[in-house]
Amino acid sequence: THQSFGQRSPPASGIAFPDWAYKPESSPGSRQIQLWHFILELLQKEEYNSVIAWQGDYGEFVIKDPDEVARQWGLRKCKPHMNYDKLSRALRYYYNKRILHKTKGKRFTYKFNFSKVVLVNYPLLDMANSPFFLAQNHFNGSPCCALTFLQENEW
DNA sequence: CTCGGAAATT
DNA sequence: AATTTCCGAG
Repeated sequence: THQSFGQRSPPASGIAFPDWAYKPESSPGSRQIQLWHFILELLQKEEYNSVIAWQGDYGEFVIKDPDEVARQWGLRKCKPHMNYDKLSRALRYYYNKRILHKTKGKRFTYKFNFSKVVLVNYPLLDMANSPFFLAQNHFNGSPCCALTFLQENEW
């Protein structure tokens, strides 16, 4: 199966997302970047290591500076009043979608369900043991990879 | 802080 | 549909 990759990839991240990873034009959901796209994007950037970073188990990350992550998210979505309270509510909506879950007992710590993630270039790859290699090694600079979470009616 | 309902927004 | 906003409960 071939995927078409839009030219509206996230800025400077080197990550390309397939067209369908974005929502259609105006109505449902808007085509703006999804929060989890954004989180992965920040996790990619060395310069944000003191703000958000992979830590602990595979797929687990810690938001070291909640206010800054919220500020950046607000900047991206043009929501100047964004804060961690609201951003975290959005993250909690991912629990039922199986995109994320909370690492209980660890403050500001969440974990991606990489079993649900798909690396578009390597659709058959078992993500169980490769989320990191994907996130930390293959993305650096080269716009060769795309990933998304398996949704109900996709694939 | 974390969770999840409810209503509003885009 | 995916948040954003607001908020009471644990």
